[in-house]
Amino acid sequence: MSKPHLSAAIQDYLKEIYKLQSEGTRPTTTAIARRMGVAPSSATSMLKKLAALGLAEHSPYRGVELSEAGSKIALEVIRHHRLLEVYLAETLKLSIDAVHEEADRLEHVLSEELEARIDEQLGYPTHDPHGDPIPDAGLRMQKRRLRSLDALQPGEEATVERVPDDDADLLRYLARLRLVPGGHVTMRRAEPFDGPMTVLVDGDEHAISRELAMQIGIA
Amino acid sequence: MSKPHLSAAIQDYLKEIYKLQSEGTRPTTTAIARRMGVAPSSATSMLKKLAALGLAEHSPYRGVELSEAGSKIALEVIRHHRLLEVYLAETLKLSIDAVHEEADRLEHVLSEELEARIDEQLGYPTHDPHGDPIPDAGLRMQKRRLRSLDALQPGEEATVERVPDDDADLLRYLARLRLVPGGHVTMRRAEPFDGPMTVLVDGDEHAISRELAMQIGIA
DNA sequence: GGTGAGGTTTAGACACGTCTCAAATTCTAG
DNA sequence: CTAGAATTTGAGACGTGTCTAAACCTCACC
Ligand SMILES: [Mn+2]
Ligand SMILES: [Mn+2]
Ligand SMILES: [Mn+2]
Ligand SMILES: [Mn+2]
Repeated sequence: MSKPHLSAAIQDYLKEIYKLQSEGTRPTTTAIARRMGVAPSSATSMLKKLAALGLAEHSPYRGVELSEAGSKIALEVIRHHRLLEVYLAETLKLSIDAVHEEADRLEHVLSEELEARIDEQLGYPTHDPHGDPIPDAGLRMQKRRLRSLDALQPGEEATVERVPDDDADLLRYLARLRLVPGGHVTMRRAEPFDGPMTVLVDGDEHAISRELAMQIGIA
Repeated sequence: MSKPHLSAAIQDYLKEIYKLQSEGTRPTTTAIARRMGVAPSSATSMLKKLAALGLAEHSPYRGVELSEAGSKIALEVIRHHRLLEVYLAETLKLSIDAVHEEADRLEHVLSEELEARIDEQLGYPTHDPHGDPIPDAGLRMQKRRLRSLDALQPGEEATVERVPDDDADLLRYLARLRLVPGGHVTMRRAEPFDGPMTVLVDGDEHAISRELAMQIGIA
């Protein structure tokens, strides 16, 4: 029982299905296709392949669920991705908006040997630059329940713990506001009727949409 | 005129053809196929594709030659590969026998941004761990004419400058003898009839075949 | 409980890179 | 100069992952 080489495509599907699952979103064919940037029929083909490989269970028209084996591979890919993000940010000083795209390609060609070296050199980090947890060498991932910024009451303070990771433009914007993990934020005002929120970061006031505030994790 | 994305396969073919050319070996279909580890007919298919893309000129049954565009891409891939080898050896302490295989995969997913960071962080290295030259940012590669170890006369001393890069077992063996770039070697004896040669490295005598000695570059 | 809308799968096609086997060409000796 | 050997190419197939268009389920609503 040797492993039949899992293509980058398979790894990416498994990763996205896993992430959808852990976000609490049901990994429907459509949701998977949207995440992968492919047509729904392409996702169906892949779901059938994943099932054939024993990496997922697929009940046609009903849904898909990763098997133990499938989850394990998803976690390995996620570990690669997030470790690489930390590495690129820390060691090679890539900006927070650049690391995701880079890691998306590197994650598939990182050997276990190199993974271990990087992990060690970084001191076994637990979170990537966007604040997402990194599965450890045993593939255990610590989940944390974060409040989101929009839940902050006027006058309340908090530390930014997590930001969305895959929109480079948005990340550049957030970085400019210093609304990134480690940043200290104070809620000033929340306009009624789901209006924008005004926050204080490093002495500067910024108005952001409630939509965006909901995507920012704090503690 | 956007570039139509060059697959890893295309990049590898161009690289190997380029290396064959600069080694003075005529890049025949068979030689290319052997280097790439594919059937000769597969190489033919790719040669036709390279020609169609304007990356090479292919005269059926006669031979192939890289175009300007093709050479440029080959040099970019070679630059990626060799820079990565230095990086992996220096920064992540990978052994000289491990870097080649790792770089062979990473070379295709290294962004220009990351390439530049790595180059800078390493202080713009000119040679990889095996002693092969690294094309600079302008893709100029400094060639050097090295003597090979088998040309050394008994009693003569030299510094090892280059070793073969793609045979991990051989490299482990050479590393054990300290017969790697930077090593200091003295020729002791050369047995007649193309027999083995005895060399002194760091106080230890070793007998190696003339075949192997021919593959080691010195200065 | 039927029906339509929306989500999902199938069918058929294509690009890519590989293979095997057969045919074509070139090279090499005699 | 020519026959056999070696090299190279062509034909047809396959696996992978994608697409579009069409058929198919499901579920919610009337
Ligand atoms: Mn990411
Ligand atoms: Mn990826
Ligand atoms: Mn190499
Ligand atoms: Mn390669």
